[in-house]
Amino acid sequence: MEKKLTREEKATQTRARLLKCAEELFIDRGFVKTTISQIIKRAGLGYGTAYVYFKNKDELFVELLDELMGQFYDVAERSFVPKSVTEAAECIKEQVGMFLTLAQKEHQLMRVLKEARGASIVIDQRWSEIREQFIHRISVDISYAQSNGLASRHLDPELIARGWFYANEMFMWECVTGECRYSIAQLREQLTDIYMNGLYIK
Amino acid sequence: MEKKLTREEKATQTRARLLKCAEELFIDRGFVKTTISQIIKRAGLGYGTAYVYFKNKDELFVELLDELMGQFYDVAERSFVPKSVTEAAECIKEQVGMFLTLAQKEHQLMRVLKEARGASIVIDQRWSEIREQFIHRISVDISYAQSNGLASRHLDPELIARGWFYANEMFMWECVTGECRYSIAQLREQLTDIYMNGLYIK
DNA sequence: TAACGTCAATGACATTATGTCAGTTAAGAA
DNA sequence: TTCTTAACTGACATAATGTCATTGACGTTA
Repeated sequence: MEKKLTREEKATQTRARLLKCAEELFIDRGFVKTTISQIIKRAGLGYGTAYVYFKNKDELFVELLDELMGQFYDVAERSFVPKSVTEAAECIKEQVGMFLTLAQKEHQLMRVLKEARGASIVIDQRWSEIREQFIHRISVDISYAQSNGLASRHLDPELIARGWFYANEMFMWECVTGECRYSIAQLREQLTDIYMNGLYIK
Repeated sequence: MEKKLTREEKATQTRARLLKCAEELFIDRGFVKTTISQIIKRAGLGYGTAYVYFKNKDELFVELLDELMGQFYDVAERSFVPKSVTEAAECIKEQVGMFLTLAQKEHQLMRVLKEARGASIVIDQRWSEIREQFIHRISVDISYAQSNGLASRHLDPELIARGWFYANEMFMWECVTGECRYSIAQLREQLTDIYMNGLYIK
């Protein structure tokens, strides 16, 4: 049963096939070791075809990531309107958990992203956008907590948000690569605890 | 006045010349854009010569970094035996300040390192060694503070040390690339503050 | 001091990848 | 049916890497 495809449909299909094959190869050989030629070969197309759809390997990967990025944006955008410190702790724990869990769920592509970020400025910038989104969001949350008398006023919201996100992000990369010796639950509890209460005793 | 150089002296000189030229090129073109050929050309040597001394560009850069790394190890190794929470805060502030200042002082090579870490697994691992050194050291310090009743006992020293270092490290990279909108003093005060006391009010 | 083994240095070469472009094929409009 | 044009192709120019057989000077030793 052969389908008659329009020219446009065929083009879309070709593009999709390239993306699919690229993803498979990226996941099992990594970003750097995967070559455009390999992707083309797996897709069963002529050499030049990949360049019809993508400027280069970086742009191809960025395309592949855009979907994934969307999921992260969703986590970043969750509402935060705690009425008490306890409630704030709950919200924060939940956010940390969701962030780490999402990364874990998508660990294959995330691992590629980690590698690709180093190899490509374009991809690195893409990740920075996500990060800034998170930091901005956290920073707004801190300001909210401060103006409601829940958090210390002398701390700079943006600076603290940044530091907080950085710690979370780095643990996230550890989780993704499987180097992390801690469980997500453990990370969530301990990180939130020190963020809320500090390490030292007053 | 011509010096008569032994074969060995000449070799040492050649090696040093390669390193010097590589450093210059790395600093002004970055790690990826600098090629072995360019390094050789600047050193005024024949193409194969670089391969006599270094396996490849990565190994060459690692060599270049070893000295720099030493300085970081020195900061990591500073003693920490506070008798009070206040004294602990002082020690920690000093360490943060030294770490950021050192990175700042060496920002040119550090910037190259940041880029090179992405491009080379060998270099990335080298940096990880430094990081683990710091984390281990901080972790020992936390344990010390805990057993002296200065710090909360329910927090895992290694996990917290890791999170704390990660936040510092990321700000350090920002400083190095000049993206950081905060001064070292500001970072030192605010980061130490939240680390010691937490963000929320009890 | 002459002979010779060793080692620093060399550069041509094989290899591997990238991105371009002029040309081919075939869909679908006229 | 004819013709335009989008999709696709693969040979080519380019650029970088790492290898290796060769060269020639140093310095040891007899």
